[in-house]
Amino acid sequence: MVDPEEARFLEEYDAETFDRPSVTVDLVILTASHYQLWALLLPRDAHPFKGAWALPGGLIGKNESLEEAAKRVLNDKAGLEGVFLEQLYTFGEPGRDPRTRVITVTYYALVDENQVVDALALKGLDPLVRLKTPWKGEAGGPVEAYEAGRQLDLAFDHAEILGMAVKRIRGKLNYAPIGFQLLPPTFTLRQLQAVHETVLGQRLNKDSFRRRMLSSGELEATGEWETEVGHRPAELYRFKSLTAI
Amino acid sequence: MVDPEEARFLEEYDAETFDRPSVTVDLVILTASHYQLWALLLPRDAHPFKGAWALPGGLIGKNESLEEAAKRVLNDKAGLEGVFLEQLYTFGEPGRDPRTRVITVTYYALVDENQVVDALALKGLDPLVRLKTPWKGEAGGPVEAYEAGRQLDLAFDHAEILGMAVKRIRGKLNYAPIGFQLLPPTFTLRQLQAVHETVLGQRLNKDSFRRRMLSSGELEATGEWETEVGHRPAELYRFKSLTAI
DNA sequence: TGGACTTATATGTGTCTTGCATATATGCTT
DNA sequence: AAGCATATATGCAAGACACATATAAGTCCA
Repeated sequence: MVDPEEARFLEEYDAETFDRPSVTVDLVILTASHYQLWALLLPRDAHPFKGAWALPGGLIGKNESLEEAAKRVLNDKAGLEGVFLEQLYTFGEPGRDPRTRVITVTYYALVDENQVVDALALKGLDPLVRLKTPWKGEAGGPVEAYEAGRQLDLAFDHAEILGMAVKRIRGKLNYAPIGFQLLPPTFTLRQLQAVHETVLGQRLNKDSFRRRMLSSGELEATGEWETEVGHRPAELYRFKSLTAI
Repeated sequence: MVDPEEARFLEEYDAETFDRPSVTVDLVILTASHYQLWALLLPRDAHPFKGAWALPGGLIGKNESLEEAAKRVLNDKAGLEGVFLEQLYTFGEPGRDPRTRVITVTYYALVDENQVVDALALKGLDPLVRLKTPWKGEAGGPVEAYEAGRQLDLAFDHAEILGMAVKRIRGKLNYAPIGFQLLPPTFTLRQLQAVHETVLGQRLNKDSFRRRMLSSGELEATGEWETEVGHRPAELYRFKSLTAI
């Protein structure tokens, strides 16, 4: 089932032009909302994988560190700055890009939903894409992406990369305070629990979660309460490490 | 304190020869013995960092996956096969190699001491180098290397890479059964505890460790006991996952 | 040869964490 | 004003864990 147009494109591409691999960064920009994980994917308008969806990425500049390249892509492609960003994994199967050898150093970013939606709207970008993880726990494997109920074709090995990001954040949530990276600066314990449940893909005991978070020493009460919620308002908290740094 | 010979070498090196970065793999080959961590380091006999010690590594082949390249280096440089090997992190600061832009994808291997000592002896290589971790827990940072009591100069950013490997294995030991990778196929609970204490850099409670390991379901009694140990012999165990796979 | 020594293995106990249940508080809605 | 939904607080039992004690089983040495 080879698209003839794509076949012609590949023929004309001189794979021997370069001896060394190209090195890129690709970004998994994640947020949590409505008990779903979402990522930024961009439709490809050129071969290969024309019409499929791909992670934002780009070549690494000549005098640019890997992290600087990731931050540049984050800003250029998504309009985001100052968010959690960490190296994920490096993918380099020889055939992962049909044009030439491309090794990609992937990073993942965690963003508050409101922040990323505003930033994308400013750039006139498509909305985020819903992720579905067809495996439990930290088993790992590719992830599926949906928009408006339809499953999307993912370019290159980007389904694997998305899967690695979900696996990493699931593992990390159990020992590092990163859930708040997906929330606004102040939030209720209920919101934080929803984020954890979304990331882990399972329900958590409310009281245990509450006690565990409060006794961790990572949270700080703001003395303010949410309003207009149709029920008793909960106190707003912030993460201490945010203000301590 | 620039070595004039090295300065001349760098002048003559044409950094503009290539537009794309070189991509290499570098390996941290770790073992545990005598309550110390040890790694394989090779003395450099050419500039840059002539006389300093470096991790075994090499360029990634044109049609070779990253993991294949790591396995090739593991075999060529250390004579090792079939050991635990996992991607660690990718380092790519623009100035990390003074010759040209080099991005290195690092892997770490965990090996039984006897196996690696035998393999190195066959290749006529220097013995392993003792590591000293000047930080606690999973704080992270560079690691120091010693041979015969003298601290070694480490080439490039290899002290950082070693530090990342120790940090990774310390974290991983708490939730994944990887301690046995540093032991022979059968071992006593005492040996396993010594490995854990070596990696973590702290003493552990004997009874708790024992019960935790036995109730984890990962261990299997062999029905054999150690001999000639000068005290009551302990039963030998093996890891189930080794035989189940 | 037998007792001291060293380590393995088994059992008990108090503390802390965690899941589950109950009770009360509070703001919004009707 | 009553009902509702959720927040917050407290109690309790089961399990995990550190620490302590007791017994077992080899080696070493007088």
